[in-house]
Amino acid sequence: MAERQRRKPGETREKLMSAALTLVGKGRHFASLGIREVTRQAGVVPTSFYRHFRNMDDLGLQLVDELGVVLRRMMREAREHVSQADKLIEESVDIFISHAQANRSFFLFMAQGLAGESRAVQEGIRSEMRFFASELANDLRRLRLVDHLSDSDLDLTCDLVVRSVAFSLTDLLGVSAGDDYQIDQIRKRTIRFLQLIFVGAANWNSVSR
Amino acid sequence: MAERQRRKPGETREKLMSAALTLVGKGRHFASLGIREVTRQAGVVPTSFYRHFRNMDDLGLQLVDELGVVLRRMMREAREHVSQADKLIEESVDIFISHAQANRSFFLFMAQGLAGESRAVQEGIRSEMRFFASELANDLRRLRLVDHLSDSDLDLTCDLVVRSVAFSLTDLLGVSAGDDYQIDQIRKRTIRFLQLIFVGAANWNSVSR
DNA sequence: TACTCATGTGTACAGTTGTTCACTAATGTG
DNA sequence: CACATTAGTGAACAACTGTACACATGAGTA
Repeated sequence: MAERQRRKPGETREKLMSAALTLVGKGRHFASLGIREVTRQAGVVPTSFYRHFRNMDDLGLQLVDELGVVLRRMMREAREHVSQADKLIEESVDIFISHAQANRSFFLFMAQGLAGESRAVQEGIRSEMRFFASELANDLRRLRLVDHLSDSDLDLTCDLVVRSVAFSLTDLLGVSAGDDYQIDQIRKRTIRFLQLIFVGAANWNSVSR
Repeated sequence: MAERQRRKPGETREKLMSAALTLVGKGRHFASLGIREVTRQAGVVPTSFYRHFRNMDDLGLQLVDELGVVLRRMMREAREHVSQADKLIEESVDIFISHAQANRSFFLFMAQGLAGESRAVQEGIRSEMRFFASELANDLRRLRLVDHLSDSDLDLTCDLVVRSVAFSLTDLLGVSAGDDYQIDQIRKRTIRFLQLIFVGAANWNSVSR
């Protein structure tokens, strides 16, 4: 059969990927991880690594793909939970924060990768963020909350929103997971950032165009 | 004499710091640099490293201090060049872009350090950004452009501005230094981000409070 | 059943790493 | 001048690195 692909899920492959994530979660930077280190953490012999990845950059790229899945799951949940429009920002930020904590290592990897060593990983993460922003734009259009904005101005706004949230992510990952006070501070600040941006968007045409 | 400190500038010390920056400029991630690698690049024997730094984190911390100097220089130039208020954003973004290119390695180091391995370096860079934001707030107050905003709302606005510019920095560092078209795209987008934020700030009280 | 092939193992090797130690050259101080 | 301190050197070491190779295994196919 020409159409063969992996029958068995490839257990080791996922052990290796989550081993890398575990090390990142422990405070290591992805760029400083070595093949032996990752295989050791995975409880696998070093040579096994090459059965699944060419090198660490390759592993990083495949982690980006999984990151995409995590982000999409988050978007879906946010869409389902949107009850009334006036609480949209608060609820979305809450969902974001809870996902960021549930997938701490993943988001750490994402934050590191933005300025990481591998150009390909960098571009991958950037592309996930662009996708996220364009989905956000779609949703806002559908909810008819931004009828006065042109497509390109809506894009601009959503891009800025995503960037701001991504930056808050670095704040969030910097505090320990149990520090509820600090987390709430970040939550409030992020919400105010987004409110500020949307006030700007609401008054965009009347002032600047 | 108790008050002795370094008489000779410590040439090697700066060779080591700029060697690390050079490697970062070549695409390496700071977290993946080793002592031997840096000393090799500096043209110095490995043992010399320990005369000036305890470890790579220590070197990173001292780089953050120098980064502060670079940022302050940039702020000073921005303040001197502010001609008329209506071009304030454009001119500031231009100065930012030219400094980012003149000190490419420094800003790469900054972008990396935000999600870096060393908590201390991370906190150092964050603190530089906070300082930058508070200086910006001072300037805006002095120019009487934001009289309607409370101190804390002005803080919020300036923080968001600095974060947005910092994110644009990662865009900027991602394109090759000679790609004028892409650089201009980033320039325009950054300017529009800031305009959007300031429109938000201008209408902040009337809408939300 | 016999075969193939993806997956995982163990051994091996040359190159690199961080760090130590004892040594030298220069420098400013008493 | 003699002296103490600092900055830089070179050799050495054990630990670790990435990668190559030959081999074992077990499952799917013919």
